[in-house]
Amino acid sequence: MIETNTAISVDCAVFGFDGKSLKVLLIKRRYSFDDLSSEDLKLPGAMILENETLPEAASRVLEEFTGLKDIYLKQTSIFSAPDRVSEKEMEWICKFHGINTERVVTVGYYALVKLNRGIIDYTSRKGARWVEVDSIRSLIMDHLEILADALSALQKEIVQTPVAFELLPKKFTITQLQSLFEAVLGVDIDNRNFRKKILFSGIITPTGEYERNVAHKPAQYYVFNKTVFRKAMKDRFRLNFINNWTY
Amino acid sequence: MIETNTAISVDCAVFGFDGKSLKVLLIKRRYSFDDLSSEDLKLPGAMILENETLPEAASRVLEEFTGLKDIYLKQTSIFSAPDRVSEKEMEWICKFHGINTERVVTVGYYALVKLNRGIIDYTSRKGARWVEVDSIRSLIMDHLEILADALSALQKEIVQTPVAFELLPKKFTITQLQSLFEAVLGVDIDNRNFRKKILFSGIITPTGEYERNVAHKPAQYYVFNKTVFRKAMKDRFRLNFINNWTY
DNA sequence: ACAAAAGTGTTCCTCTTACACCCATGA
DNA sequence: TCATGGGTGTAAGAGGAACACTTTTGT
Repeated sequence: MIETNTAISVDCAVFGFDGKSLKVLLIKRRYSFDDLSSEDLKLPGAMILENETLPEAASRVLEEFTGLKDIYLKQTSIFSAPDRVSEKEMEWICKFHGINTERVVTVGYYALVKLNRGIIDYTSRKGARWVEVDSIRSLIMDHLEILADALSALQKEIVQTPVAFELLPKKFTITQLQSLFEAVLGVDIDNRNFRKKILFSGIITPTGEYERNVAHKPAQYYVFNKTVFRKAMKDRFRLNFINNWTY
Repeated sequence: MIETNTAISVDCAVFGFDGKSLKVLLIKRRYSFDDLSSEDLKLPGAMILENETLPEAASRVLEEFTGLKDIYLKQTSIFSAPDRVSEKEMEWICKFHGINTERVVTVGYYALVKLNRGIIDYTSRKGARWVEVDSIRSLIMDHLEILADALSALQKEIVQTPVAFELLPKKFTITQLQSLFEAVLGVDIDNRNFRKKILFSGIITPTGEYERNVAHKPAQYYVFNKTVFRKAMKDRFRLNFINNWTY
């Protein structure tokens, strides 16, 4: 009765930030059922190959859909309910992948990318779409659950580690950084307190460059300072600039 | 080249607290090699069975070794390096489990139990030992890494959720609670500040019962108050009573 | 001139930290 | 009576929270 015929897959919630809201990369399932045609979106994923670790498999998926290597990647949970894939879907998966298995266990990952023209072009050529996370109501199988789990992990991580900077361009304004926190955490942050804390911490450095062609006072661009961040972590730095905390 | 022949196992770091230090449950590997005999300790684990989720498999392992159901259980990371199990060990595993596979991916869990006479008797009848975590220098395969990962997850969790109470008897003294935090986090905590904070929070309730037959002023027993804890979480309660924080 | 976002200080108050002595009990 | 751990208060400082107006630019 030992289970030896389990396939392992990875599914990635790839997050991006467009300056306003948090987006996630979704693709259409590549096989389709008789009647399902409208809402068959899913997270990008793949079966793991021989001699490949799970993070390697996740990286492979990410490179396939974004063209990028060295994306920030973090494992979340494992989804192992025996009935997470219906029999019908199982048939299709086996046919599609040319395998024979009774069960697929999947490992969730989240990835963070800097959204820009190049990436968006690349992903749309691949048939993938960046969808506002808040607007997603359903995905195939348990992908909505995997996404929720990934978002929850990101929320925990963003207030304790410098992952925010993985979602921003190299040069960014303080307002962009603040909007990112607000979008990810779903909270309002006081702008004066935010600037005070983030600037005093020294983890971002002003570049002297400013926005151009904006119909308001141009904002200065900053860069992330890894060295100071690591030092700040040692000195018990925390990003507690949240106004309203909800569990 | 699709990997279909991967076995999945779970390995559990079962933590217990004896009032002084943090212990973990270790067993001797049940198959042995020619020359390895001294240091062949491992975490309890098992292959997952058909129609069983990973947490179910972990619970099964825990019940086998402790006799307990409803143990606090939390998934940590997945260990998927293709070479994490040497060829030699692989042969043994296949023979031992009566399976045929080229690869074993394992999912780490940590579990928290209330150490008492009954449990200790049960586990020693099962040939398992409670070993001080700080004293462990080596385990078979990558089990030391799995243990380190579990401990790190516990350290994060204990300052943000009520898991501490899973490691203490129903009735406990404030000193026991403080020692637990000190043991898990490896820090010193100021006793007056600790009492102030923990009592003011209301998450523990005095029972009016006191220690007996101790050669000093008897300490009062307290119980954990789940209701207040949940309320406190909403009110943005944090357990920040650490003197020295190290990353 | 006006719309739109950038940028800037102060006060209040809560929470953290550091610190030392008396108490109750069993041996 | 002594050894052992239980139990208590205060003051100083740091950090968090609340809050409104001026500046710069493009249209």
